[in-house]
Amino acid sequence: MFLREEEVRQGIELLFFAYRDFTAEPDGFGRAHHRVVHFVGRHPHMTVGDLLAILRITKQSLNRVLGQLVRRGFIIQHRGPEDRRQRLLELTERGRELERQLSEPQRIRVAGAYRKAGPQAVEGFRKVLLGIIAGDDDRRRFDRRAARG
Amino acid sequence: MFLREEEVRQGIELLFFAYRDFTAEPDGFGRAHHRVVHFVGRHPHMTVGDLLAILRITKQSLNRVLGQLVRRGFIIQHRGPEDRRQRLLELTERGRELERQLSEPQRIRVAGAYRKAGPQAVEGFRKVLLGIIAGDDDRRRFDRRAARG
DNA sequence: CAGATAAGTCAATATGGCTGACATAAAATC
DNA sequence: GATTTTATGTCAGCCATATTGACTTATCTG
Repeated sequence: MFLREEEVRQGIELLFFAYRDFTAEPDGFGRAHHRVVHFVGRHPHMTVGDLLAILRITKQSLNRVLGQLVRRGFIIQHRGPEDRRQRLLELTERGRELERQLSEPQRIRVAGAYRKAGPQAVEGFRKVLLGIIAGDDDRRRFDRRAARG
Repeated sequence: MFLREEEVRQGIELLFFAYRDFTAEPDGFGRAHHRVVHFVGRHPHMTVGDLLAILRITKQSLNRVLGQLVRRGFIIQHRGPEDRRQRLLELTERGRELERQLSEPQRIRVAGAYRKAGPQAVEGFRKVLLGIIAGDDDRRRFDRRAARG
């Protein structure tokens, strides 16, 4: 049994510490707002349902956060042209600024870690994290795309 | 600039999805209880202060959770032999059972990902996560120890 | 048209954090 | 030995993020 339990437990702790430091928030908005702005930024015109599926929270939880972002002018919603029940989400210019500001510390932190570790380590990091992700659909988001999916 | 922003943003998303799936909780106790039981299990006789430093929460937050675990017989406290102000923490037999039960899904998930990805990928995973962790003291927890530190 | 679906809303509740103020015991220092 | 600092605990109130359940509205689909 090459996979000693200790090694696995260390991996679990690594995830805990890395995520803890990685999500140390700047002021203003919270983590929930950050996540919404992040995913809307990466998938312009996504529906509310798409966002719910990604975040795995209830629409009641999302609505507080999303409502605030819409009312304060960071996100705009427009009706789906195909299906008019849908509300397609998009960042405004202010929203894009907010996204940059919120994600900057994370980008710096991850970029630094990537640089120090080198491309081969990054490849391993990706492989392991992909293995931890549960759903095929979520994993497919990372199918060697160079641009956004 | 070899580190394209897209690559870094993918890394950030990978962390989000992996952590989201990784912390899908079984019933009974919450994440906070799990974390306490995990760290006390790995560092028997640690002080309350040590635990606070690891979790980076306030003692008021910790005390609700820790108090429940102590009252329900999962953790015992005893006075520090050197410094009698300290309360050294230890899992009881029930506590060890609880820890096993709570961590099992995580261990299975991480072990599976490690196995699929292979030892070299695991090495890269460790390197990158260590780079993301902010403090030297926290990183030192992973100094190539085979056993607990 | 009937039923299903996408989204929004109201209300109540749980969890896990926070600040501030204060208490106690023990250690460390002057 | 008196004073100060430290480790821990506790009370009280607050905030953010999530939940379940019930219900509405608009729209799409069979």
